[in-house]
Order: sequence, then C-alpha cells, then structure tokens
Amino acid sequence: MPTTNADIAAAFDQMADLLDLRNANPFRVRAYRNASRIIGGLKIDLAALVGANEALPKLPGIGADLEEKIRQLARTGHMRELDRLRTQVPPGVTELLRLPGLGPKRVRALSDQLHAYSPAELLRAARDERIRELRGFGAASEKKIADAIQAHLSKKPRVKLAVAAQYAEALCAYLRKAPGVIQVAPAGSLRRARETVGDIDLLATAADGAAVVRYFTAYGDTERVLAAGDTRASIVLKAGLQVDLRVVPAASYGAALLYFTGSKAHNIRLRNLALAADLKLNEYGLFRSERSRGRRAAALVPVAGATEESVYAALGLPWIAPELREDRGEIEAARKGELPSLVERASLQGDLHAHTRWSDGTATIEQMAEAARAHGLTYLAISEHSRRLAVARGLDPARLRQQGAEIERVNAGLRGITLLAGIECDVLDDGALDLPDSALARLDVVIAAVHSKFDLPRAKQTARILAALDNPHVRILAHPLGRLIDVREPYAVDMLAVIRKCSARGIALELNAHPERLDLLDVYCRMAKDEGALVSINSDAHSVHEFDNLIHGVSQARRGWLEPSDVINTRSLPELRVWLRAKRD
DNA sequence: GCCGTTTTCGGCCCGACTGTTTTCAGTCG
Repeated sequence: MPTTNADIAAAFDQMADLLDLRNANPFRVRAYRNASRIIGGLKIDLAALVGANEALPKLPGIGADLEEKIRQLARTGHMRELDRLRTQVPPGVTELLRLPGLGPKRVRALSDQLHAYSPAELLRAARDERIRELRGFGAASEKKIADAIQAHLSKKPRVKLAVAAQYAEALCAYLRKAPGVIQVAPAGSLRRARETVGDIDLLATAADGAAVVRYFTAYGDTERVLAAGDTRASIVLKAGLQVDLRVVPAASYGAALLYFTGSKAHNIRLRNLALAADLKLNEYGLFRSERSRGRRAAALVPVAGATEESVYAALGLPWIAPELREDRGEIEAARKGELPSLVERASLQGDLHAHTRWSDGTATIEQMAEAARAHGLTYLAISEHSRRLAVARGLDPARLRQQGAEIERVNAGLRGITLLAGIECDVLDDGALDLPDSALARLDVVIAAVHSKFDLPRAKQTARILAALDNPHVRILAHPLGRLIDVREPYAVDMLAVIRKCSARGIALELNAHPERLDLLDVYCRMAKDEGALVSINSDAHSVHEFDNLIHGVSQARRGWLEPSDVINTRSLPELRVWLRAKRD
C-alpha cells in the first residue's frame, strides 16, 4: 500500500496533536500542522518522488527534519517518532481534542486526573460530576463538555456550500434590518466557496455592536446561543449549523472582512508581510506605531482598513479573490502581478451537459432550451444517458436517432439559443463505450462517464478510464472522480495520468456543478490548467431549475485558479464548434 | 521545527469570549 500525500498529512497532524498533549513547544506543533496542510493540498506525489530517488521540491515550512520524516513515511509507511509518541498517549485522547472548548491543556488535565481517555469516558465523568472537582473547571464547564461530547457523538457532517449559502442569505437579509447596522457580508469558508462549510461566518459593521448582537441572537431560527459579547456572538440554528457574527466599526470593514474570510494560513502570511513592513494588521485595520515625545506607549496610526483593497494595497499587493486565499501561492503570484483573471459566471456562454425526459430528466427539450436561454446561455448540449444506465432510461442507438430528430425539429424554432446533440455515454467495465462508434459519430459532443464499478483497484480504474479516452469521439470526461460529497468517496484513479491523457487528446474534463458533486476538485482544476487540459463547467441539469447550479461550478473553478481561456464553454458557439470538430490523433 | 536584505539564534499572528478566577489561562477563529 503506497503512502499518499494524505497519509503523510495525517501522520503530521497526529504528531502535532500528540506533541500538543505533551506540552511541547507550540511552534514545533505549528510546524507540523503547517506541513500537514501544505502536503495535504499538494499535487505532486511525494512518495513517488522518494521511490524514484528524486529530490523533493523545496516546500515552505518543510526543512531538513520534516523532509527526512516524509522519506521515512514514504519508504516504510511509519514515522519512528510518531510510533514512539503513540505509545505514550492512550489512544482516544487525541479525539478529545476535537471537542470544542477542549484544547491540549484541559484534555491533559482531564485525562491525567480523571483517567478519561475517550469521549464516552469523559461523558461518564461529567455525569458523575467529577469534572467540576478539578482546579480550573466548574459546573458550567462540566455541562459545556457534556453538551460538546453529545454533539460530537451525533456529529453532523459539514454542510454543502449550496445549503449553507441559503441559510447565510436569509441571515444576511435579517441582519440588514438590525438597528444601526451599516453593512452585512458573509465571510469565512462560505465566501471562499469551499465545497463544504463547517459553520457560517458573518460580518456586520455598526457603531453599536451590542445592539446588533442582541438582534442577531433573537433570530427566529436560533436553537441556542453559544456566546454573545459586544463585538461577536455565536448561535446554533435549529438545523444544527453554527453561525458566528462579528461586528466592527465601518472604518474597519475591509480589514475585518479580510480577517474573517481567511483562510487562517492566508491571514498569517498577510500579518507577516505587515510585520516585515513594520506595520500591524488585525481585524480593525492596518496600523503603524508611532512613538511621540512625552508618551510612553507608541500610538497606533491607521494606515488602511475601510476596504480590502486598501489593506492589500498598503501591503504592496493587488486585491486577491477570496477563492484564492488558501496560501497556495496566491501571495507570491500577487506580488509578481501574476494573479489569474478568474472565470466568472458571466463568462459561461453555454452548458454541455443536461438531461430531459428522454432519459431521467423532468422537462422537455423545449423547456430545457428555454430555461438555459433564460439563464443567459447561448447553447446547450442535450446529453442523455446511454442504454447501459437502464434505471435512467438510457438511450440505445434507435432512440438516440429519434431524439436527434427531435432536437433538430426544436432547434429550428428556437431563437437566442442553439441546441447541440450530445450523449453522456457510459464507460463499460473494460473501458469500451456503451454505444457503437457509428452512433457516436453523428453527435456534436460525446461525454464519457463512469457510473459503475466504482471500487476497482486504482491501476484497473485508471486503465479503464484511459481506454475510454482513446475513443476518437470522446470530447469530455464527465465528473472525473465520481464522488458524491458526504455520500461516496472519489474512486481510486491516477488523476495525473487521466489529466495528461485529456491534455494530449484535446479532451475536456468536466467540472460537474451539481452541489452534490462539484467534481472536478479544485486541486485537479489547477492540475488540469498546469497540464494544458481544458475544463467544461456543466450543470448536469435534470430540471429547468438546475442551471442555477452553474454558479457553484464557477466558484469551484475559481478555487482551482481557472481563467476563461481554461474553460471550454466560455467560448462562443462558432469557436466551440471549431474545437468540437478538431481532428484528433 | 522553520527561518533569515538587520539575524544561524531567537523569534514565530492577534484579539475576543468564557469561566474560572480576584487578574488570568485556555480556547477559538
């Protein structure tokens, strides 16, 4: 079993947990956490490099020591120091760190003094009222811990972006009516458009923060209030989602929005840039400290803060789009003036993947065409399932011909939008396609899709998909990882090999915009861009409403640094036709 | 454990809230 980057990241994270519990130097702990985050988001396969005896790339925050540990993990699957630490901390204790309100110090106190080594054991201690006996704890902490464990044991998964966005919109609309409120904006991972969101972060500006907090905690959908001060508050919605609100003065809006949007790693980079320029950055603004005669303390003079642009500018940077703020090279790119001009929803001219009643959609061809036009699109490919997907009434060659005739008939009466004849053709177990080449050759666009045998071993799955990509008619690879968020893991496949094949054969990778899929993942969007492969942002709409989902695909593409030129359906129909007809080897 | 256009040693982001404390430690984002 080869070691993946995810394995290395997990080992480093566990190392950080264990060191934290053993009261190690906090900066050493941070070094492991940083390394974990960096490796977790890395596209290069580190273990493969080690296996090939090649040099590892120079990674920020990874020095000689951690590099050696990466080598150990790659070669043996183990890390001596981690194995040793594991024997010194009872298993289960690190799980206690996952409980909100418990950090390393308190977990240590609880496990050392109460011998509570797991959430279940700690819950028992809370019920026996043994926690309140400890120094530094009281009845209130005991109850909080008990509540936290119960919430943890019935843990809700992160909420999908599209769902969180709905709650956030309603909350923002409510907050805009709060007394004295000036601005309200979503922040946090929601604003960065991460595919799932752990909680909703909102920012408001007002002169009187306490009044806004009072109004916020009175929100009708509130299950309970976790904390409420003059500048911040946290509530839990009845749906189980936590919402954090911060209120700052209007002059701090930009600095606060920057700070609460994150990511944490991006913020740390910005603060370090500020420090290097002898400035101080916090959620209230960017400040220069000036010593004046007769005063002991230096005065803080505001330099910027009302807008995000002002803060970035004062740090010598252009504004950076929230989707890029993950410390994945955006600061360096900004410095060099090499930030991508990200794709936008308005860049999309068409959609190459939608279904109708001919297979498992709910609308007619006309209705889908009309809806796509109403969403500002100028072309739409009707791409039904193929016969193998019988549950979805997939088309066989005969029905495909009939459907093609109807598309032609409908097209003749359409104004402002053009229909293309497509197919979402199943990839069979051996990589062959589900329809004969003679049927595929008549279509405008053929999308190859894996809908079966998700659990093939990596080598077999990769070979199967590569074989499908060899079919000369294939122009797009649908939802390349097959994952359903929170439901089905991505299948095991060598994405670099798949992306290189797509690049070589001029095949686009689909970024399926359905909120359950958001497949291609952001890191692979970037890999596709780096490898010169195109991406197609498709709705996979099965009803007239689902064209709205395109925005989620665009957000994911932006997280993957994609520009309009990287996305095939930003092209006009004539340009697209040129690409569709281009000769392949 | 990492890092360096002042540094190879001595730093390492910063403020709010809570619960426990009588002035602060721990946790969180």
